[in-house]
Amino acid sequence: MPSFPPVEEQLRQIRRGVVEIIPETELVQKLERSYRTGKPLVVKLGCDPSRPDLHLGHAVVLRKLRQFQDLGHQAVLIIGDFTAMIGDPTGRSKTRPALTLEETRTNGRTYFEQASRILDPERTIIRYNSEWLGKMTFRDVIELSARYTVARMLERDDFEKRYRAGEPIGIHEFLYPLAQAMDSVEIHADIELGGTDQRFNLLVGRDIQQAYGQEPQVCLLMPILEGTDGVEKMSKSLGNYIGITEPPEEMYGKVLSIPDHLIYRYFELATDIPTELLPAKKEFAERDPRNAKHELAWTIVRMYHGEEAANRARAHFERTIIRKEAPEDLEPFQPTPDEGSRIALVNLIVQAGLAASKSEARRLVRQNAVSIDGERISDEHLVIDLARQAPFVLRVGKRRFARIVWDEAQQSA
RNA sequence: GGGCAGGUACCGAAGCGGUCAAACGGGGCAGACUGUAAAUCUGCUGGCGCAAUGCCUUCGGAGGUUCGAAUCCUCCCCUGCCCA
Repeated sequence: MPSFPPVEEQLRQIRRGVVEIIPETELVQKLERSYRTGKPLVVKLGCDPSRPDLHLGHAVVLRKLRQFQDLGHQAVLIIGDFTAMIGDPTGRSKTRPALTLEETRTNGRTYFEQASRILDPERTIIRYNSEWLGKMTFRDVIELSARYTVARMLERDDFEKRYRAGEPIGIHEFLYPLAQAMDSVEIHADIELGGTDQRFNLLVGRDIQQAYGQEPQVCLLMPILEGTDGVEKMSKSLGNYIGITEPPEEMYGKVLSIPDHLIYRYFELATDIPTELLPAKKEFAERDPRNAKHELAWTIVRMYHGEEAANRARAHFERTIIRKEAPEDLEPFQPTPDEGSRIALVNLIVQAGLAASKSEARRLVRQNAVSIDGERISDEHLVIDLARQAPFVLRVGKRRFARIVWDEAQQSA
Protein backbone atom coordinates (compact mmCIF):
# COMPACT_ATOMS: atom_id res chain seq x y z
CA MET A 1 0.00 0.00 0.00
CA PRO A 2 1.74 3.20 -1.13
CA SER A 3 1.82 6.19 1.14
CA PHE A 4 1.40 9.52 -0.54
CA PRO A 5 2.81 12.91 0.35
CA PRO A 6 0.19 15.33 1.65
CA VAL A 7 -2.21 16.63 -0.99
CA GLU A 8 -0.85 20.16 -0.76
CA GLU A 9 2.67 18.92 -1.45
CA GLN A 10 1.51 16.77 -4.36
CA LEU A 11 -0.30 19.73 -5.87
CA ARG A 12 2.75 21.91 -5.55
CA GLN A 13 4.81 19.45 -7.55
CA ILE A 14 2.12 18.63 -10.09
CA ARG A 15 1.60 22.29 -10.91
CA ARG A 16 5.22 22.82 -11.94
CA GLY A 17 5.48 23.63 -15.62
CA VAL A 18 1.82 22.85 -16.27
CA VAL A 19 -0.12 25.16 -18.56
CA GLU A 20 -3.60 24.14 -17.53
CA ILE A 21 -5.44 21.68 -15.32
CA ILE A 22 -9.01 21.04 -16.42
CA PRO A 23 -10.62 21.31 -13.96
CA GLU A 24 -8.35 21.86 -11.01
CA THR A 25 -11.07 21.32 -8.41
CA GLU A 26 -11.60 17.78 -9.65
CA LEU A 27 -7.88 17.12 -9.41
CA VAL A 28 -7.94 18.16 -5.77
CA GLN A 29 -10.91 15.89 -5.10
CA LYS A 30 -9.23 12.96 -6.78
CA LEU A 31 -6.02 13.52 -4.86
CA GLU A 32 -7.85 13.81 -1.58
CA ARG A 33 -9.77 10.63 -2.18
CA SER A 34 -6.65 8.78 -3.19
CA TYR A 35 -4.86 10.05 -0.11
CA ARG A 36 -7.72 8.91 2.09
CA THR A 37 -8.15 5.48 0.56
CA GLY A 38 -4.50 4.82 -0.28
CA LYS A 39 -5.52 4.06 -3.83
CA PRO A 40 -3.20 5.52 -6.50
CA LEU A 41 -4.65 7.55 -9.34
CA VAL A 42 -4.51 6.13 -12.85
CA VAL A 43 -2.48 8.55 -14.95
CA LYS A 44 -2.69 8.05 -18.68
CA LEU A 45 -0.35 9.09 -21.41
CA GLY A 46 -1.07 8.13 -24.98
CA CYS A 47 1.73 7.86 -27.47
CA ASP A 48 2.06 7.51 -31.19
CA PRO A 49 4.29 4.58 -32.11
CA SER A 50 4.67 5.59 -35.74
CA ARG A 51 7.69 7.69 -34.85
CA PRO A 52 9.56 6.02 -32.06
CA ASP A 53 12.32 8.62 -31.87
CA LEU A 54 11.74 10.52 -28.69
CA HIS A 55 13.05 14.03 -28.29
CA LEU A 56 13.09 16.68 -25.59
CA GLY A 57 9.59 17.75 -26.58
CA HIS A 58 8.19 14.32 -25.72
CA ALA A 59 10.31 14.40 -22.61
CA VAL A 60 8.36 17.33 -21.17
CA VAL A 61 5.24 15.25 -20.79
CA LEU A 62 7.11 12.04 -19.92
CA ARG A 63 8.87 13.84 -17.08
CA LYS A 64 5.48 14.87 -15.77
CA LEU A 65 4.34 11.27 -15.86
CA ARG A 66 7.49 10.26 -14.00
CA GLN A 67 6.66 12.85 -11.40
CA PHE A 68 3.32 11.15 -10.81
CA GLN A 69 5.13 7.84 -10.42
CA ASP A 70 7.40 9.36 -7.83
CA LEU A 71 4.36 10.61 -5.97
CA GLY A 72 3.08 7.01 -5.83
CA HIS A 73 0.48 7.03 -8.61
CA GLN A 74 -0.04 4.52 -11.37
CA ALA A 75 1.34 5.43 -14.80
CA VAL A 76 -0.34 3.85 -17.81
CA LEU A 77 1.34 4.25 -21.17
CA ILE A 78 -1.03 3.67 -24.05
CA ILE A 79 0.67 2.63 -27.24
CA GLY A 80 -1.59 3.75 -30.05
CA ASP A 81 -0.86 0.80 -32.28
CA PHE A 82 -4.40 0.56 -33.60
CA THR A 83 -4.48 4.14 -34.82
CA ALA A 84 -1.00 3.76 -36.28
CA MET A 85 -2.17 0.79 -38.28
CA ILE A 86 -4.81 2.91 -39.92
CA GLY A 87 -2.46 5.80 -40.52
CA ASP A 88 -3.21 8.94 -38.61
CA PRO A 89 -3.61 11.87 -40.98
CA THR A 90 -3.51 14.53 -38.26
CA GLY A 91 -2.12 17.76 -39.60
CA ARG A 92 -2.42 19.09 -43.07
CA SER A 93 -0.31 16.65 -45.01
CA LYS A 94 -1.14 13.36 -46.61
CA THR A 95 -2.14 10.28 -44.73
CA ARG A 96 0.79 8.69 -43.03
CA PRO A 97 1.78 5.30 -44.32
CA ALA A 98 -0.15 2.67 -42.48
CA LEU A 99 1.96 0.33 -40.39
CA THR A 100 1.57 -3.38 -39.98
CA LEU A 101 0.83 -4.88 -36.60
CA GLU A 102 4.42 -6.13 -36.26
CA GLU A 103 5.83 -2.71 -37.07
CA THR A 104 3.68 -1.03 -34.47
CA ARG A 105 4.71 -3.63 -31.89
CA THR A 106 8.38 -3.15 -32.68
CA ASN A 107 7.96 0.60 -32.58
CA GLY A 108 6.05 0.33 -29.34
CA ARG A 109 8.89 -1.56 -27.72
CA THR A 110 11.40 0.97 -29.02
CA TYR A 111 9.24 3.74 -27.66
CA PHE A 112 9.06 2.15 -24.24
CA GLU A 113 12.80 1.49 -24.21
CA GLN A 114 13.46 5.15 -24.87
CA ALA A 115 10.78 6.33 -22.49
CA SER A 116 12.43 4.21 -19.81
CA ARG A 117 15.25 6.71 -19.72
CA ILE A 118 12.71 8.97 -18.08
CA LEU A 119 10.01 6.73 -16.60
CA ASP A 120 10.40 4.06 -13.97
CA PRO A 121 9.76 1.01 -16.14
CA GLU A 122 9.01 -1.19 -13.12
CA ARG A 123 6.04 0.95 -12.24
CA THR A 124 4.67 1.56 -15.72
CA ILE A 125 1.74 -0.34 -17.18
CA ILE A 126 1.82 -0.60 -20.95
CA ARG A 127 -1.32 -1.16 -22.93
CA TYR A 128 -1.76 -1.44 -26.69
CA ASN A 129 -5.03 0.08 -27.79
CA SER A 130 -5.58 -2.46 -30.57
CA GLU A 131 -6.47 -4.74 -27.69
CA TRP A 132 -9.86 -3.09 -27.24
CA LEU A 133 -10.30 -0.89 -30.33
CA GLY A 134 -9.63 -3.85 -32.60
CA LYS A 135 -12.51 -5.74 -31.04
CA MET A 136 -15.12 -3.08 -31.61
CA THR A 137 -17.74 -3.92 -34.19
CA PHE A 138 -19.20 -1.47 -36.67
CA ARG A 139 -22.22 -1.31 -34.43
CA ASP A 140 -20.02 -0.36 -31.47
CA VAL A 141 -18.40 2.37 -33.53
CA ILE A 142 -21.77 3.79 -34.57
CA GLU A 143 -22.92 3.81 -30.97
CA LEU A 144 -19.75 5.59 -29.97
CA SER A 145 -20.08 8.15 -32.79
CA ALA A 146 -23.66 8.87 -31.75
CA ARG A 147 -22.32 10.29 -28.49
CA TYR A 148 -20.69 13.21 -30.25
CA THR A 149 -21.75 15.75 -32.86
CA VAL A 150 -20.23 17.21 -35.98
CA ALA A 151 -20.55 20.72 -34.63
CA ARG A 152 -18.56 19.77 -31.56
CA MET A 153 -15.91 18.11 -33.68
CA LEU A 154 -15.60 21.25 -35.72
CA GLU A 155 -14.79 23.11 -32.53
CA ARG A 156 -11.35 21.67 -32.85
CA ASP A 157 -9.10 24.40 -34.11
CA ASP A 158 -7.38 22.18 -36.64
CA PHE A 159 -10.64 20.92 -38.16
CA GLU A 160 -12.22 24.33 -38.23
CA LYS A 161 -9.25 25.91 -39.97
CA ARG A 162 -9.05 23.22 -42.56
CA TYR A 163 -12.76 23.29 -43.17
CA ARG A 164 -12.70 27.01 -43.72
CA ALA A 165 -9.61 26.82 -45.91
CA GLY A 166 -11.31 24.27 -48.11
CA GLU A 167 -8.86 21.52 -47.24
CA PRO A 168 -9.91 17.89 -47.03
CA ILE A 169 -10.95 16.30 -43.75
CA GLY A 170 -11.40 12.56 -43.77
CA ILE A 171 -14.35 11.15 -41.83
CA HIS A 172 -11.97 8.82 -40.05
CA GLU A 173 -10.21 11.85 -38.65
CA PHE A 174 -13.32 12.53 -36.62
CA LEU A 175 -12.95 9.03 -35.23
CA TYR A 176 -9.49 9.56 -33.80
CA PRO A 177 -10.51 11.70 -30.82
CA LEU A 178 -13.25 9.18 -30.13
CA ALA A 179 -10.83 6.28 -30.32
CA GLN A 180 -8.50 8.05 -27.96
CA ALA A 181 -11.41 8.66 -25.64
CA MET A 182 -12.16 4.94 -25.61
CA ASP A 183 -8.65 4.38 -24.30
CA SER A 184 -9.56 6.48 -21.28
CA VAL A 185 -12.77 4.52 -20.83
CA GLU A 186 -10.92 1.21 -21.05
CA ILE A 187 -8.39 2.00 -18.35
CA HIS A 188 -10.66 4.20 -16.22
CA ALA A 189 -8.21 7.09 -16.42
CA ASP A 190 -8.24 9.58 -13.56
CA ILE A 191 -5.84 11.94 -15.24
CA GLU A 192 -4.66 12.23 -18.80
CA LEU A 193 -1.48 14.05 -19.71
CA GLY A 194 -0.79 15.72 -23.00
CA GLY A 195 0.62 18.73 -24.77
CA THR A 196 -1.60 21.77 -25.19
CA ASP A 197 -2.20 20.62 -28.76
CA GLN A 198 -4.03 17.65 -27.26
CA ARG A 199 -6.54 19.79 -25.38
CA PHE A 200 -9.44 18.92 -27.64
CA ASN A 201 -8.74 15.19 -27.68
CA LEU A 202 -8.36 15.02 -23.92
CA LEU A 203 -11.60 16.91 -23.41
CA VAL A 204 -13.47 14.52 -25.67
CA GLY A 205 -12.20 11.81 -23.33
CA ARG A 206 -14.07 13.48 -20.46
CA ASP A 207 -17.34 13.55 -22.37
CA ILE A 208 -17.09 10.00 -23.60
CA GLN A 209 -16.15 8.67 -20.17
CA GLN A 210 -19.27 10.28 -18.78
CA ALA A 211 -21.33 8.91 -21.63
CA TYR A 212 -20.13 5.46 -20.58
CA GLY A 213 -21.02 6.08 -16.98
CA GLN A 214 -17.57 6.90 -15.66
CA GLU A 215 -16.14 9.76 -13.68
CA PRO A 216 -14.40 12.09 -16.15
CA GLN A 217 -10.65 12.34 -16.23
CA VAL A 218 -8.76 15.47 -15.31
CA CYS A 219 -6.83 16.89 -18.25
CA LEU A 220 -3.36 18.10 -17.54
CA LEU A 221 -1.81 20.13 -20.33
CA MET A 222 1.89 20.67 -20.72
CA PRO A 223 3.51 23.34 -22.88
CA ILE A 224 4.85 22.49 -26.31
CA LEU A 225 8.59 22.88 -26.35
CA GLU A 226 10.00 24.91 -29.21
CA GLY A 227 12.69 23.28 -31.31
CA THR A 228 16.22 24.44 -31.90
CA ASP A 229 15.01 27.00 -34.43
CA GLY A 230 13.16 28.71 -31.60
CA VAL A 231 9.94 29.14 -33.55
CA GLU A 232 8.28 25.87 -34.51
CA LYS A 233 7.44 23.18 -32.05
CA MET A 234 10.11 20.56 -31.70
CA SER A 235 9.47 17.81 -34.20
CA LYS A 236 11.44 15.29 -36.12
CA SER A 237 9.97 16.20 -39.46
CA LEU A 238 10.95 19.83 -39.03
CA GLY A 239 14.48 18.78 -38.23
CA ASN A 240 14.65 21.03 -35.19
CA TYR A 241 14.69 18.34 -32.56
CA ILE A 242 17.09 17.05 -29.96
CA GLY A 243 16.65 13.30 -29.57
CA ILE A 244 17.01 11.79 -26.13
CA THR A 245 19.12 8.95 -27.49
CA GLU A 246 21.45 11.15 -29.49
CA PRO A 247 25.15 10.94 -28.75
CA PRO A 248 26.36 13.38 -26.08
CA GLU A 249 28.36 15.52 -28.50
CA GLU A 250 25.43 15.90 -30.83
CA MET A 251 23.08 16.75 -28.00
CA TYR A 252 25.44 19.34 -26.60
CA GLY A 253 25.89 21.04 -29.94
CA LYS A 254 22.19 21.13 -30.64
CA VAL A 255 21.31 22.63 -27.28
CA LEU A 256 23.88 25.33 -27.89
CA SER A 257 22.26 26.22 -31.18
CA ILE A 258 18.94 27.25 -29.64
CA PRO A 259 18.21 30.98 -29.67
CA ASP A 260 18.94 32.87 -26.47
CA HIS A 261 15.34 33.57 -25.53
CA LEU A 262 14.75 29.85 -25.09
CA ILE A 263 17.51 29.25 -22.56
CA TYR A 264 15.31 29.72 -19.55
CA ARG A 265 12.40 27.81 -21.06
CA TYR A 266 14.64 24.81 -21.62
CA PHE A 267 15.89 25.03 -18.05
CA GLU A 268 12.30 25.01 -16.88
CA LEU A 269 10.88 22.31 -19.13
CA ALA A 270 13.75 20.13 -20.22
CA THR A 271 15.89 19.79 -17.11
CA ASP A 272 15.45 18.24 -13.70
CA ILE A 273 16.94 21.08 -11.71
CA PRO A 274 14.92 21.82 -8.57
CA THR A 275 12.15 24.37 -8.94
CA GLU A 276 13.74 26.61 -6.31
CA LEU A 277 16.77 27.17 -8.54
CA LEU A 278 14.78 28.33 -11.56
CA PRO A 279 14.70 32.06 -10.72
CA ALA A 280 18.50 32.07 -10.48
CA LYS A 281 18.74 30.41 -13.89
CA LYS A 282 16.48 33.02 -15.36
CA GLU A 283 18.73 35.77 -14.11
CA PHE A 284 21.80 33.88 -15.36
CA ALA A 285 20.32 33.43 -18.83
CA GLU A 286 19.63 37.15 -19.14
CA ARG A 287 22.96 38.30 -17.75
CA ASP A 288 25.29 35.87 -19.47
CA PRO A 289 23.51 33.92 -22.21
CA ARG A 290 26.66 32.32 -23.56
CA ASN A 291 27.67 30.63 -20.35
CA ALA A 292 24.10 29.94 -19.30
CA LYS A 293 23.63 28.06 -22.55
CA HIS A 294 26.74 26.01 -21.94
CA GLU A 295 25.47 25.11 -18.50
CA LEU A 296 22.11 24.19 -19.94
CA ALA A 297 23.70 21.96 -22.56
CA TRP A 298 25.86 20.31 -19.94
CA THR A 299 22.89 19.74 -17.63
CA ILE A 300 20.80 18.14 -20.34
CA VAL A 301 23.58 15.85 -21.55
CA ARG A 302 24.24 14.82 -17.96
CA MET A 303 20.60 13.85 -17.50
CA TYR A 304 20.68 11.40 -20.37
CA HIS A 305 24.32 10.30 -20.52
CA GLY A 306 25.88 11.04 -17.16
CA GLU A 307 28.36 13.59 -15.91
CA GLU A 308 31.42 12.14 -17.56
CA ALA A 309 29.79 12.16 -20.99
CA ALA A 310 28.68 15.74 -20.40
CA ASN A 311 32.26 16.78 -19.73
CA ARG A 312 33.44 14.97 -22.82
CA ALA A 313 30.77 16.62 -24.92
CA ARG A 314 31.86 20.04 -23.73
CA ALA A 315 35.51 19.33 -24.55
CA HIS A 316 34.51 18.00 -27.94
CA PHE A 317 32.52 21.10 -28.68
CA GLU A 318 35.35 23.42 -27.74
CA ARG A 319 37.71 21.48 -29.92
CA THR A 320 35.63 21.11 -33.06
CA ILE A 321 33.55 24.24 -33.13
CA ILE A 322 35.38 26.90 -31.20
CA ARG A 323 38.89 25.89 -32.25
CA LYS A 324 37.64 24.44 -35.53
CA GLU A 325 39.70 21.30 -35.20
CA ALA A 326 38.68 17.82 -36.24
CA PRO A 327 37.12 15.63 -33.56
CA GLU A 328 39.62 13.21 -32.06
CA ASP A 329 37.53 10.08 -32.37
CA LEU A 330 36.68 10.20 -36.07
CA GLU A 331 36.10 6.80 -37.65
CA PRO A 332 38.68 6.20 -40.36
CA PHE A 333 37.17 6.00 -43.81
CA GLN A 334 38.76 3.98 -46.59
CA PRO A 335 37.52 5.23 -49.97
CA THR A 336 37.34 3.25 -53.17
CA PRO A 337 39.61 5.05 -55.62
CA ASP A 338 38.62 5.87 -59.19
CA GLU A 339 41.83 4.49 -60.59
CA GLY A 340 44.95 3.15 -58.90
CA SER A 341 45.19 5.17 -55.71
CA ARG A 342 43.72 8.31 -57.26
CA ILE A 343 40.27 9.70 -56.61
CA ALA A 344 38.46 12.86 -57.67
CA LEU A 345 37.73 15.16 -54.75
CA VAL A 346 34.03 15.32 -55.54
CA ASN A 347 33.79 11.54 -55.58
CA LEU A 348 35.59 11.36 -52.29
CA ILE A 349 33.18 13.83 -50.71
CA VAL A 350 30.18 11.80 -51.87
CA GLN A 351 31.71 8.48 -50.81
CA ALA A 352 32.48 9.80 -47.37
CA GLY A 353 28.83 10.81 -47.06
CA LEU A 354 29.58 14.53 -46.75
CA ALA A 355 27.37 15.48 -49.70
CA ALA A 356 24.41 13.85 -51.42
CA SER A 357 25.57 14.12 -55.02
CA LYS A 358 28.57 15.11 -57.04
CA SER A 359 26.84 18.26 -58.17
CA GLU A 360 26.30 19.23 -54.57
CA ALA A 361 29.93 18.45 -53.75
CA ARG A 362 31.03 20.61 -56.63
CA ARG A 363 28.87 23.46 -55.44
CA LEU A 364 30.27 23.18 -51.95
CA VAL A 365 33.84 23.40 -53.26
CA ARG A 366 32.91 26.52 -55.20
CA GLN A 367 31.51 27.97 -52.03
CA ASN A 368 34.75 27.50 -50.16
CA ALA A 369 33.19 24.99 -47.84
CA VAL A 370 35.70 22.20 -48.33
CA SER A 371 39.07 21.84 -46.68
CA ILE A 372 41.75 19.18 -46.31
CA ASP A 373 43.73 19.25 -43.07
CA GLY A 374 42.51 22.79 -42.51
CA GLU A 375 43.47 24.06 -45.95
CA ARG A 376 40.71 25.46 -48.13
CA ILE A 377 40.25 23.74 -51.48
CA SER A 378 39.10 25.89 -54.36
CA ASP A 379 39.73 23.52 -57.27
CA GLU A 380 36.64 21.47 -57.91
CA HIS A 381 38.49 19.24 -60.36
CA LEU A 382 41.15 18.31 -57.88
CA VAL A 383 42.29 14.71 -58.00
CA ILE A 384 43.81 13.25 -54.89
CA ASP A 385 46.48 10.61 -54.78
CA LEU A 386 45.57 8.66 -51.68
CA ALA A 387 48.85 6.75 -51.55
CA ARG A 388 50.73 10.02 -51.29
CA GLN A 389 48.36 12.22 -49.31
CA ALA A 390 46.39 9.99 -46.94
CA PRO A 391 45.75 10.01 -44.11
CA PHE A 392 44.12 13.41 -43.89
CA VAL A 393 40.99 15.05 -42.51
CA LEU A 394 38.37 16.11 -45.01
CA ARG A 395 35.97 18.75 -43.88
CA VAL A 396 32.78 20.09 -45.47
CA GLY A 397 31.02 23.07 -43.97
CA LYS A 398 31.24 23.59 -40.24
CA ARG A 399 30.27 20.24 -38.89
CA ARG A 400 30.95 17.49 -41.39
CA PHE A 401 34.27 15.71 -41.08
CA ALA A 402 35.82 12.50 -42.37
CA ARG A 403 39.17 10.94 -41.62
CA ILE A 404 40.40 9.57 -44.93
CA VAL A 405 42.86 6.72 -44.77
CA TRP A 406 44.60 4.59 -47.34
CA ASP A 407 45.74 1.04 -46.84
CA GLU A 408 47.34 -0.52 -49.90
CA ALA A 409 47.05 -4.06 -48.56
CA GLN A 410 43.41 -3.75 -47.66
CA GLN A 411 42.70 -2.24 -51.03
CA SER A 412 44.09 -5.11 -53.08
CA ALA A 413 42.50 -7.69 -50.78
C1' G B 1 -25.43 12.11 -60.58
C1' G B 2 -24.56 17.44 -62.62
C1' G B 3 -21.68 22.13 -62.74
C1' C B 4 -17.33 24.99 -61.51
C1' A B 5 -12.23 25.54 -59.83
C1' G B 6 -7.77 23.04 -59.09
C1' G B 7 -3.41 19.05 -58.98
C1' U B 8 3.93 22.43 -60.92
C1' A B 9 10.45 21.21 -57.57
C1' C B 10 11.16 20.19 -49.82
C1' C B 11 6.64 23.76 -48.96
C1' G B 12 3.68 27.89 -50.96
C1' A B 13 3.08 29.83 -55.74
C1' A B 14 3.99 31.88 -61.15
C1' G B 15 4.19 29.90 -66.01
C1' C B 16 -0.30 28.21 -70.25
C1' G B 17 3.32 25.73 -77.61
C1' G B 18 9.78 26.82 -78.30
C1' U B 19 14.27 31.67 -75.17
C1' C B 20 11.65 26.14 -68.98
C1' A B 21 15.39 22.37 -64.94
C1' A B 22 10.91 25.95 -64.81
C1' A B 23 9.92 33.27 -62.11
C1' C B 24 9.10 34.69 -56.97
C1' G B 25 8.68 33.75 -51.58
C1' G B 26 9.66 30.35 -47.55
C1' G B 27 12.80 26.51 -46.01
C1' G B 28 17.62 24.23 -46.50
C1' C B 29 22.98 24.46 -47.47
C1' A B 30 27.57 27.34 -47.90
C1' G B 31 30.65 31.93 -47.17
C1' A B 32 31.45 36.64 -44.20
C1' C B 33 30.31 38.39 -39.29
C1' U B 34 29.63 36.10 -34.20
C1' G B 35 29.19 33.56 -28.55
C1' U B 36 28.29 27.67 -31.84
C1' A B 37 23.46 31.58 -31.85
C1' A B 38 20.13 35.65 -33.39
C1' A B 39 20.17 39.73 -36.86
C1' U B 40 22.48 41.21 -41.43
C1' C B 41 24.98 40.75 -46.22
C1' U B 42 26.46 37.31 -50.36
C1' G B 43 26.09 32.84 -53.15
C1' C B 44 23.94 28.04 -54.14
C1' U B 45 19.57 24.98 -54.08
C1' G B 46 17.21 17.91 -59.95
C1' G B 47 21.20 14.39 -61.65
C1' C B 48 25.60 13.56 -64.75
C1' G B 49 29.48 16.63 -66.32
C1' C B 50 36.13 18.98 -68.73
C1' A B 51 30.31 25.32 -65.30
C1' A B 52 29.45 23.07 -73.17
C1' U B 53 24.20 27.58 -76.65
C1' G B 54 26.06 19.34 -73.69
C1' C B 55 23.36 14.82 -72.03
C1' C B 56 19.50 12.48 -68.75
C1' U B 57 15.08 12.70 -65.52
C1' U B 58 10.98 16.04 -63.67
C1' C B 59 5.46 19.86 -63.89
C1' G B 60 -1.26 14.07 -60.90
C1' G B 61 -1.37 9.13 -64.37
C1' A B 62 -1.76 6.88 -69.31
C1' G B 63 -2.13 7.82 -74.34
C1' G B 64 -2.29 11.42 -78.59
C1' U B 65 -1.42 16.09 -81.76
C1' U B 66 3.24 18.71 -83.11
C1' C B 67 9.71 19.53 -85.86
C1' G B 68 8.91 20.81 -80.53
C1' A B 69 4.29 20.18 -74.77
C1' A B 70 4.37 21.95 -67.79
C1' U B 71 1.66 24.52 -71.67
C1' C B 72 -3.12 21.80 -76.92
C1' C B 73 -6.54 17.11 -77.27
C1' U B 74 -8.67 12.26 -75.13
C1' C B 75 -9.44 9.03 -71.14
C1' C B 76 -8.45 8.08 -66.07
C1' C B 77 -7.14 9.22 -60.78
C1' C B 78 -7.23 12.82 -56.76
C1' U B 79 -8.91 17.54 -54.00
C1' G B 80 -12.19 21.70 -52.86
C1' C B 81 -16.79 24.44 -53.66
C1' C B 82 -21.93 24.71 -55.42
C1' C B 83 -26.36 21.99 -56.96
C1' A B 84 -29.05 17.24 -56.67
